[in-house]
Amino acid sequence: MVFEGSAGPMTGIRQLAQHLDISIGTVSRALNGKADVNAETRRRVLEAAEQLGYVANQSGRSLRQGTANAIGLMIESSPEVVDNSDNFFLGVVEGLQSVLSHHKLDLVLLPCPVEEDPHAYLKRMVARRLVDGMIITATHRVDRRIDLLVKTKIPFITLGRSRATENHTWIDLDFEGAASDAVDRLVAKGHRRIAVAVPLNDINLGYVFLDGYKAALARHGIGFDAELVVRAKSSEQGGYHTGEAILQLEQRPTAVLLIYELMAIGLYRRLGEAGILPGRDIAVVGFREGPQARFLQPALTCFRMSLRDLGVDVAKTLLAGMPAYAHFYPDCDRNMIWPLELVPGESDGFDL
Amino acid sequence: MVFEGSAGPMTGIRQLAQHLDISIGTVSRALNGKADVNAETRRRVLEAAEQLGYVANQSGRSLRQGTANAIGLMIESSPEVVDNSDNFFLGVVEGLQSVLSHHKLDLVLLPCPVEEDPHAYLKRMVARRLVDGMIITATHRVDRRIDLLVKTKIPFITLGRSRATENHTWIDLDFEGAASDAVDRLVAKGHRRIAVAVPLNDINLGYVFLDGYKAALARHGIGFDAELVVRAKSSEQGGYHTGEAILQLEQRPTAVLLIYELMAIGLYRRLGEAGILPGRDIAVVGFREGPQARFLQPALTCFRMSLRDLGVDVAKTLLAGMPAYAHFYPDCDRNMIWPLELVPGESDGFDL
DNA sequence: CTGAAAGCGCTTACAG
DNA sequence: CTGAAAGCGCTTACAG
Repeated sequence: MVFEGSAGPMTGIRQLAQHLDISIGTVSRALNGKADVNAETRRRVLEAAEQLGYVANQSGRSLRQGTANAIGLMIESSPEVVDNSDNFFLGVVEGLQSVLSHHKLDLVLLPCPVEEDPHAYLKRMVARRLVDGMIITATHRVDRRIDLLVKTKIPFITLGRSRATENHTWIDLDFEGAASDAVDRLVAKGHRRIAVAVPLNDINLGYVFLDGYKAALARHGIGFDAELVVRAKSSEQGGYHTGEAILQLEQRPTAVLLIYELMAIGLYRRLGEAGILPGRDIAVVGFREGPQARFLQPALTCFRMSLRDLGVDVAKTLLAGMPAYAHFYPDCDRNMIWPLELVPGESDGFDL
Repeated sequence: MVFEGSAGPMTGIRQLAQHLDISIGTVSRALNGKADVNAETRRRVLEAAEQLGYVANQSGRSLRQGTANAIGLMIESSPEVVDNSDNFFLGVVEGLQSVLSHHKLDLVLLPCPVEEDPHAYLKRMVARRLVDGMIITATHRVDRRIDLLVKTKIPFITLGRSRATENHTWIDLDFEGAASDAVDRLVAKGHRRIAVAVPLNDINLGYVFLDGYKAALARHGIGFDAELVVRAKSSEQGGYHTGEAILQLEQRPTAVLLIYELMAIGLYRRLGEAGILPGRDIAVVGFREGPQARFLQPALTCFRMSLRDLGVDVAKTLLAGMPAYAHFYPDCDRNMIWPLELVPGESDGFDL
């Protein structure tokens, strides 16, 4: 049933046009900032839109334009992530938005349900076409999501590498450099028996970090001892477990490298229970400097980076790969290794 | 230009229908599980869709059906929230999805950029119609977003009350009960000089918590002393500041109540610096039990709740208010005060 | 500078 | 059980 001449709630651009007594085409052009609109007409349209709270229905726009005017950030709300209260991507979000907003692109976070296969979820989200580009995080060594995104031809960027780095756009933290710097620093202080915590799962950064650690040891002529690699959850609990594992080694390491910011809290706790003080009895190098770690005593030696700046570069790099926005970012590299700056604390502040 | 008979990449349902040599109407009906489709036809359609990776374009569906098949959760990525690594809503997300997925509704998180006015952002998001219902959090005492949502008639629920509770659907934690239980417990141990930390901003829960605290004091015949109310950020830093503020009082309180889970970490640190041990020299009651707090020594007395279950009820209550889904949740209350269970630790484990 | 009209991809009465 | 057709709200060539 159609209420053609009715006074009913005819919604959308048609209502606005009728109210102004002009055509919907002109309304649309005025609203979208097209040049060929009379200044006075445009003023009236913008004023009326503001007053009536009109905003174009996105489905209508998307269908016509073939774009959603939105970028998606997939997040996996795995129990582990939830437990960890990892705010990593929240910090990044702000940087992302600061860039996207210049292009009138909205950011939507797409949380993959725990019960759903991430690959199937991503496939569905992409097929629905509610975003023009995707950002995926926590990439695994072999990550089928990347193949999927390549195949569907949707512009995307991964925050994290995978084994196949040549096929797509990515930005990743310099895990290798961090491991290397940490080992260098510890070796300079006389340490040779350095434990390292790596994630339990197949996440790629674990491999990169471990490789950096091994390479640095080799550089210093120190043999690799598999016993010193502790696999643990990336959480406080994982840090606690790491402490536990270290205490049970026959020959205790004199130093520990952590891969995830919150691990330090659990590690400090477990060591404390055994009467072992970081920076006095054992050297600890944490990972990303975070608000939690700032309250650890003694102060944690860790790595500094700006989540916001990372977000900015992720957004720029993604846009540089999208035809409609590429010309704004002509000199943007497709790949980028994000530097981590070592912040000396007191947790590794002693010489052997 | 139209490529009518071309072999080009004609996308969407039309391509699928052509491939199967049936009409798009039948394809649509088969895919959407309509009853009046031949079983064999349906099988062929589903198989082909699976094989070709076809998923309906959401804009097309939305435009035709007038629904987006998605629920939005607005999150404010204020610097404070980011710093705090508050995982509160991440925990809730899982519960939300477990309900929404039954109805083929997707959850999208809508992060309001820091530079944008939350009211304007919400207005824009609602007007774009990319979600059928909204969840907003961190409600303020006077929250214009609620008026906006009421006016636009979009189904919504707030996670948190505001001053006007009668006009809308909400679920909120029992801040009053928590404050009350904590005071009762502390008074039973002999405390009469109990400090309380409340948020700096206009967030509603601060008012409710403080009211509960005052009412409980009154019940025990203890006068309210404004000096004992510490306004602090809801973060580790805020906890540290709270410790600072308490230490500077002429007459030091014998107990402290916190409103936010991470505050305890900073408070412990500041007290520790002054040689004051929670549970021995001062009583501390934290707020929500979280993974961080679990590593505090001595164990923090705090409140337990299931974020997931909260998410489940938020989703159900929202859906109960949506005509299309109301019949699934006939007995759902429009409002709900979510209980918090006190978990005794050692941080308040001493009698005066 | 403006209006009339086509068409984006889909679902759904309607006719058969 | 299936097909042909209308129309959701919008933008954009096209004509004037």
